[in-house]
Amino acid sequence: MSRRQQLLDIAGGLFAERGFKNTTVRDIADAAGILSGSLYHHFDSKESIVDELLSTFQRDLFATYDRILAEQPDTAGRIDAIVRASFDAIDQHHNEVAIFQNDAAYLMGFERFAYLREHNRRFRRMWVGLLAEGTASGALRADLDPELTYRFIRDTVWVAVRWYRPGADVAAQTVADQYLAILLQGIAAPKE
Amino acid sequence: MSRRQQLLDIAGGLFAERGFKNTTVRDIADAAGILSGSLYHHFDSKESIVDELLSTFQRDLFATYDRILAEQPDTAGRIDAIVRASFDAIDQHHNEVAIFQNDAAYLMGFERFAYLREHNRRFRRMWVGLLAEGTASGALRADLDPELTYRFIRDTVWVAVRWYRPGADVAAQTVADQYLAILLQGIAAPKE
DNA sequence: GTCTATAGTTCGATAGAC
DNA sequence: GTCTATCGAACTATAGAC
Repeated sequence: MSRRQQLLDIAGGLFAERGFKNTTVRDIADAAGILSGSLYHHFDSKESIVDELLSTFQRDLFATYDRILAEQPDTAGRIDAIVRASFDAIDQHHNEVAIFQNDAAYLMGFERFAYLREHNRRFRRMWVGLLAEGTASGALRADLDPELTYRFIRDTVWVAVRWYRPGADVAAQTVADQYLAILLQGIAAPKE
Repeated sequence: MSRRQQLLDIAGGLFAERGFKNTTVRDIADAAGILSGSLYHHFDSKESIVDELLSTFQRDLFATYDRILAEQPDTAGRIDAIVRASFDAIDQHHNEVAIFQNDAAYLMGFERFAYLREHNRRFRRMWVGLLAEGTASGALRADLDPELTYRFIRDTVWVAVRWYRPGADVAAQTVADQYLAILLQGIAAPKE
């Protein structure tokens, strides 16, 4: 792993744990065993570090979603796979998900991070589309507001990054199983 | 309203919007139309301000929960009323809920805010108890992990503070209706 | 209750030696 | 690629006048 990548990992861990604003460049340098000035040989600013972490993550995540939607033809399979891929992201890219959840609202205030808004737009469009598909086919109950249901699902999935710890006793896909069990029964059209 | 309470409201609004660490005492003073030094006539530190906001909120919230549990005898009525009271808190005490959601993890690092941990403990004990009641009576499905289900409900309810805006087009109790509709069907024992 | 003025820290970032 | 040394800005908080 390149020195640059090592430093990205170290910074990502600190940003995820304490937040972007609460992590100083001295904290990052200390954790890497160098002095703060040396960091600027690798990155031109603290913002550049978090930018590289978030933009890479956003690109990879939507590539995964696009692949799923291309492979899965039916709505139920799509919802299942998208939720599972999201929990997998919490497991495999924990730092980036945590930073996005905790600091994206703050970072979006800067022109440089305007691209993060595209993340939210795409995610919303995808889910509202999936819910519309399900309602049209009769698989999903029709008495729910699509916008509120989308927010319910979005928040439910991503907020798990607050307590889930990779490599702990509970596996990410076990959490996905349970969440899907509640969610799918909760939004399904009732059997008459 | 006392000057002290006015300043608490102004500070609460800024803390909720930008976060505790991202709000400076100058920001608060500017919003109040005074200079930053003058704030220290009313409070001895920035931490004291957020302390007063959070401790008051925590006390009132659990008084409400205790009243509900004393008045509602059956599990279904309790779950319904607790969720509705939580959405009401998001509506009526939006600043405090947002601060708790965004900054409690950071503030708990200080001895002074150790009492916030009691908030989490009591909330968990209450919900795990409610879920156990429901499972024992057969009203709730038995295949869900109580700990994961508790986290699912906790996160689902409180994270709504991120997008819900008091006084906007959607009323808090309308949101509660929809969330309860998904949640109650999702955790209910299936009709055979 | 607010102002003027400022102390004392900590922060992100830079310049140049090694 | 890291270190030494430091700048200038921003921050919380204080002291004393009005």
